[in-house]
Formats: sequence, C-alpha cells, structure tokens
Amino acid sequence: MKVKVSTKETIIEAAISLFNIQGYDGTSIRDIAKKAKVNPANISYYFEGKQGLLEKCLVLFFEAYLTYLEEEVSLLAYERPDYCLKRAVYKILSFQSNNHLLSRLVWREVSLDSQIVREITSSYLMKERFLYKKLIEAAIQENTYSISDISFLIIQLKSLLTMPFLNGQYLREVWNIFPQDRYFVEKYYQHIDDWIDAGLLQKTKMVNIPI
Amino acid sequence: MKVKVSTKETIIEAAISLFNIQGYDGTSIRDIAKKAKVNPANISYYFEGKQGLLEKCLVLFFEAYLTYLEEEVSLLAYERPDYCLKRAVYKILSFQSNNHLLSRLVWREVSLDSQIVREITSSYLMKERFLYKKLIEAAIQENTYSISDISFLIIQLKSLLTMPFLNGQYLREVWNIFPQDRYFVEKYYQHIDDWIDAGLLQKTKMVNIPI
Amino acid sequence: MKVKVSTKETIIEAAISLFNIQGYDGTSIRDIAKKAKVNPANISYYFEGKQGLLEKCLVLFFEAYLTYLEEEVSLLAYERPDYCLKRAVYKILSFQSNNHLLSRLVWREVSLDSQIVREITSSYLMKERFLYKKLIEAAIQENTYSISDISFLIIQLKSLLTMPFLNGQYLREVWNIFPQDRYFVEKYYQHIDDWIDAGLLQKTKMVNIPI
Amino acid sequence: MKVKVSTKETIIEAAISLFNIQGYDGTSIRDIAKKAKVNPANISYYFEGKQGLLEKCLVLFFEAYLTYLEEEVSLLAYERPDYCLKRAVYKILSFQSNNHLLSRLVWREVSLDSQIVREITSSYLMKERFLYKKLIEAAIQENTYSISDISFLIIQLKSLLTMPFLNGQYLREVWNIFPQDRYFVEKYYQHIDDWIDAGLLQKTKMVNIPI
DNA sequence: AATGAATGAGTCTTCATTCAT
DNA sequence: TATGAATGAAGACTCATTCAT
Repeated sequence: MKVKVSTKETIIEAAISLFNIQGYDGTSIRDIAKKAKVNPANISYYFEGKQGLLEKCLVLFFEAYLTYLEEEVSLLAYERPDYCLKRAVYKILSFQSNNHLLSRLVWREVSLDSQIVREITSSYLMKERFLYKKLIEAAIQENTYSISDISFLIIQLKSLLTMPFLNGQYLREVWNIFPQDRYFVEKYYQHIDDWIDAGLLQKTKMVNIPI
Repeated sequence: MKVKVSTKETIIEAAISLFNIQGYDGTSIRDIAKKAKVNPANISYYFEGKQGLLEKCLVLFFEAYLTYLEEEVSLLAYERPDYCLKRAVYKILSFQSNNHLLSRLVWREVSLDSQIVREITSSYLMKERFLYKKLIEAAIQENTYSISDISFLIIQLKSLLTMPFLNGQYLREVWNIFPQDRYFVEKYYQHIDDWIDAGLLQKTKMVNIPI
Repeated sequence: MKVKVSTKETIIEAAISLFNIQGYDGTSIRDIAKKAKVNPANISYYFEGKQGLLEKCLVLFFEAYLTYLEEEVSLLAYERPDYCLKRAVYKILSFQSNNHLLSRLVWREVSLDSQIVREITSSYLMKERFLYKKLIEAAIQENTYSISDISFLIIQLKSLLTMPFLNGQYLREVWNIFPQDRYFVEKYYQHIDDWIDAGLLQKTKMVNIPI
Repeated sequence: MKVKVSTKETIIEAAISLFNIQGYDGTSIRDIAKKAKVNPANISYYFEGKQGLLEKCLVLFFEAYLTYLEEEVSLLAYERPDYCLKRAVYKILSFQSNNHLLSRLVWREVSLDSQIVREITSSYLMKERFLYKKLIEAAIQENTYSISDISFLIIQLKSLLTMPFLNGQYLREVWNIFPQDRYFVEKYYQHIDDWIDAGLLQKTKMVNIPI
C-alpha cells in the first residue's frame, strides 16, 4: 500500500533538516526544494514565503514543548511537586531527543535578535517562564531561595536542558555523544536529577526516577 | 594627540555587533560597511572576503578564551585544584561578560554545521575539552566519577557557562537580567560555585570566592 | 426566482475594474480571480488566457462605441448633419459615462504599442476615422477647411471626447468632477457643443440640445 | 573626441523608450538593461529599484513642464494675458514634441490609480491647476464664465494639449501625423490658437502668433 | 463547470566581489 | 590606503498556465 506523504510535510521535513544544519539565513528556498524534491514555487505557495516556513517550525516546536510543561503544572495539585518537576524534565529531554533537529534550530534562531522570531516566540517564552516558576516554586517550597535566586535556578535548569541539543554537533564530534540517542536521555536525565536534588532541593541522595 | 582608530578595527566592531544581532548569514557586507562608515570594498580588501571576517572573530574569541583556561591549568601544579577550577570559571564568565556580543555570536555560529566554522573551531574545541578535563579531574580527585560521568559534568559546566551569553537577549527580555552587567558575573558566579561544590565536589557548603 | 450571474460575466466585471485601476500588465490573473471570487484556472478556461480577457474588453467597448457612430452616420441622409454630429457626441459621452471603467482602460491600453492591442484595435480605429470624417464633413459642408484641417478637427474632437474618461481619476482628485456622474455628461456636452458651434461650424450662438 | 555618456543617463533613455512603448508594468528591468547595454543590477543600484526609475521620469517631466507654465504666469504682470496664455501653450506643445516619448509615458501612467504615481504627481497636478487657472482667468478677464465653466475650459485645454502626445502612435498610424515633428507643433498650435480665440476669448479672428 | 495542486519561466532585488582609479 | 562603479550569480518570490479530478 502506497502512502502518499503530502508535499507540505515533505517540505517541512526538508526545511527542519537544512535550517538545522545551515541556519535559517544560510538556507535558500532552492536548497529546501531540491532536498524535498518539489518545485521551489510550492514553498511560497504553501507557507506564504520562507518566513512562513520558519514560523511553522517554531510554532510546531513550542506548542508541543509547552504542552509537556503544562501537563506537569496541572498535576501539581495532586502529586509531589518534585516528582512533577522531574517528570517534566524527563519529558522535555525525551521530546527534544526525538526532535533533535527541530530543537536545535529553534534554540539557535531564538538566540538571534530577529524581529520575526521574537514576535512569534516572545509570548511562548513568557509562558515557559511562568510554568517553570510554578514547578520550581512548588518543588522547593521552603523560603531558602530569594526571588532572584529562583530566576537563576530556572536559567540554569534551562541551560542544562537545552545545551546538549543546541550543540548536538559539538557533543557528537568532541565527546562522541549523540543527543538523539535513546540512552542519552536516560543517562543525561540522571545528571540533571542529581543537580536538582543536590543543587536545588539540597538533598544528599537521589532515589528513584519518576516515569 | 589624535587617536586614529584603524579602519580594520572599526570594521571588526561593526561586524561583531551585526553578526551578533542578525547572525553571520543574515548580515551583508554592506550592512557592516554602512555601520562602520567605510566602503564595502574595504572588507574584501582587508579580510579577503566576508568569511575572513568571521574567521577573525572566531580566532579573536578562542585565543583569549583558551588563554584563561590554560593559565589555570598551568597553575594546577602549585595551587589547590578546586581554586584553579573556580578561578577559571570566574575568568571565563568575566571575559564573556566583557565581550558579550562576540561571545554570543561565536557560540551561535559554533552550533551550525558550517564547514568554515568547523575547520577553524574544531581544534580549539578539542583543546578546550582537554583543558576542562585537566581542571575537573584534578578538582574531583577521587574515583567517584566514571569517565563518562566526567564528560557529562564538563558538558553541564559548559552549558552553565555559555548559555547566559548565547541567550543574552532572552535573559534581557524574559528575566530582565543583563549578562554584560558587572553584577551579573558576581551573582551568577555564586550559583555556579554552588553547583561545583554541591554537584561536583559534593561539599555541603561553599565559603569564599576565589578571584 | 434566483438569478445566477454567470461566472464569465463576473470575471469580466472584475477584470474591467482591475485593469482600469492597475492597468493590464499591472493586474494578475489571481487578482482578478480573487476579486471575482472564482478559481484562477477559470480565466484561462473561459478566455484562453489573460490576453483573451483583454481582447474581450476591447471588443466589448468598440462594438458598442462604433454602433453609436454608425447610427448617426446612417441618419445623415435624412437629417441635418450638424444634429447628427451633435447627437453622436452626446451618445458617445453617455456611453462612456455609463461605462467609465471600461472606457478608461480601453483608451489607456490603446496608447500602448502593444502588438496584441493593435491587432484588435487597428481596424476599429480605421472605421472610427471613417465615420468621424463622414459626420464632420457633412456638418461643415463648405470648403473652408482643408483636408489636413479636418484631420486636426477630428483629433481635437476625439481629445475632448475621451480625455475626461481616460483621466477620470485626475478629474476626481484635482477638479472634484465625476465623469460617471449623470450631470457631468449634460454639462460637458454643452461645452463641446459650444466648441462645435464656435470652432467648427463657426456659428455665433448655439440654442438647443439635440438628444 | 569621445564623449562618455554616463550609465545613468543611458538607463534613463532606455527606460523612457521602453516604458513609453510597453508601459511601466509591461517593461522588465532586464528589457531596460539589455537596451541600455548595462547590467540589470545597475538599475536597482542607481535608482533604488524600478520604481525609482519611474519616479525619476515623472519628476524630470513635471519639473520642466511646470517651469514653462510658471514663466508665463510670472509674465502676466507685464504683458497681455492672452499672449502669455498662448505662449505657454506653444511652449508646452514644443516641449512635449521634443520629449514626445517621455510625455506619452507620463500622461499614460498618470491615468492609472497607482499609489506610487499619485504620490509623486498629485502635488504637481495641483500646481498645474493653479497655474492654468491664473493664466486663463487673466486672459478672459470678463465675468462671462462661471467658476465651473473655467474648470471645464481648463480640462478641455489640457485635453487638446496632451492627447496628440499620449496617442502618438494613433496619430501616426491612423492619421499619418507625427507629433515629434517640428511642423506638427506649428500646425497644431494654429488650431489651438483658433480654439482659444473662438471658444475661449470669443474673438472672431485670430491675428498673429506670439513667438 | 469548476477546482486545487503543481510547474517552469520570469519578476525585481541583493549579494560578495573585482577593478580601475 | 581607500573608493565608487560595475558585475554575474543567486536571492525570494509571482506569474500565467496546465492537468487530473
């Protein structure tokens, strides 16, 4: 049975791959068309220009990404907050690992001051901030941390969660580690779990992995 | 006495600023020339093309950056290794803070699979890996960590050190934190110091800041 | 009873409107399709391409336009020639006023050296010349005018008849006069009537308007 | 002695010629570049896009055109107003005859509702209106005409002055008359002079041609 | 009768670079 | 050392049209 993959999806896949490797500005619509084996005109036709294609990628990523955070935030009412936090961490790592090309491109483009990117991402990032705050504040409970400290903790957590994917090629070449690998998530999760326990919750020993 | 700032330097400054904001591929040689108030032909003339300009930026960054690591590695023979590590961390944060535009652009371009960038950076990154390893292995001494663990620790440390600068504009807009600010380094250093003590050296309490 | 306006007519109306505003070359088939709320493919389907649509417009205009001239020429045998001429003038003004969009576009496109337009219009324009000549020669009767003079008179008459419509938007913006307005025809006819009497027939006073 | 005609001028000449024949929208930058034997990129380089080229043409035309009107308006204080009016007419005819390609293209593009064209021309056209009004009101002196009549007279005069040039190709093909011909101006001026005397000034006989 | 996907040619424009000066 | 003119290649995008449905 022949499965007809829609042109639109083929284009998105090719775009993610190339944006990831060469960056958005470094990739031409012709490159994408050639890789997707479609007519270049189709891209403007389907996505209303190259920009629209990038927007599509960004939205695709953030919608899924924030869903994982939201899930765990809404579970805070019923479950141990540190479990929720850790599960969120695990889910985000898994999601990024499964979509490592998309993740890399998103985090990189976000680091630009591009007008377009900011218009789309700024509200997502504010929401992300809100959700992380909820999770972390619930997890630490006590007043050991100042507000400013919490900001820094979140920034650190975010650093740890995104860097391996943003610098996927660095991990590969310098450390021979593959972020898209199933085992990477398991292994790397352990280290973040340690960091949460030791640095954030100030426990001496980590016990079990949720999920 | 009139100080004539060389055309060459003016160009580099303009380039760093624009590459930082728009990315390398998103910046045209004319943008740079206009910002530097020089003739576009000068850029090809001085740097043998746009690419040469990027190379210059990368080299500029890595030469300085690795010097700080080297300094501390060479001090390992004479001083407490954890002090060396922490001092290296502090120096790197300071350096990046003082050169936040350059830092951001370098770490972003490194995240691309661009042939050019890799040719220049790969040896620097291998050297960086070597130096971090030296510092960390000396600091932890005991055998609590496997080789694989050490890799992950370095990756984490690097994440913590670079992310705030790579995502300078995110910190600014979402958290109202300014990585180029003097106080940022002081503050942020504390958190990494904590992380080193708790997560890496597994001490319970950090006491003083080595500069 | 539901009146179904045919797709074909909808397209023509949209085309006249847009060709009029933006010119033939400045209007895309998609503009027309969007305005007419039909599928772009229909235009090629019904008119065998964009060109066919323009041809349709030109033919539509000239067939009607020349009919008015012909009517009056054929009445020359039975009525006062100056009445016929004036009635022709009046009819042409009315026709153009009622179809001011179409008129504007036709006279403009005729001013181009476009191969296509000329192929269609040249025979119409020769016929127009013949009819005007008949009317004017009959009206002036006497030999006061040389052949060359008559040419110029016709050119002048044609100028006076077409300009207000060709420059509809100029009249609107600069003079606040609306050529599609019923009163415009009445008023403007008076002035041309004066011109015919004074300049062409060299009468001192005109009295009544023949419709 | 070799005279180096500047690239810029070569482009303008080619543009006038082609815009004239094919219309602005119907002419591609490549057409112009080929005709002017320059690189297409030069056109965007010199005129900041195709639009800039059209603007240049429009400004070129109107600046010269209005100068003739202004000259005669400023002479109204010292000379017979009907002479001034007639001399203005003559000058405008001459100017258009000498620049018949440019004239045709300008009057045609003015008949479009194009945003760009209107932005540039609207102020020129208001000024033109003002100057014509001055000239004609001075010439007719008496109160025989209502304000509305004067509007119509100016519109008619303008029609007579511009039509032969706008429809240059019509005159050529249908009447074998060449508006760029020196004799055309002389001949055609006579007819407008007649019209001014008979229709506007209501004199019975014209006597001499000023200039 | 009517459509939506798809296409190849063509649009204007910008690019990095070269070269005579 | 520095410039401005000039260029060919490539950029994104729009075009009229075709074709299976």
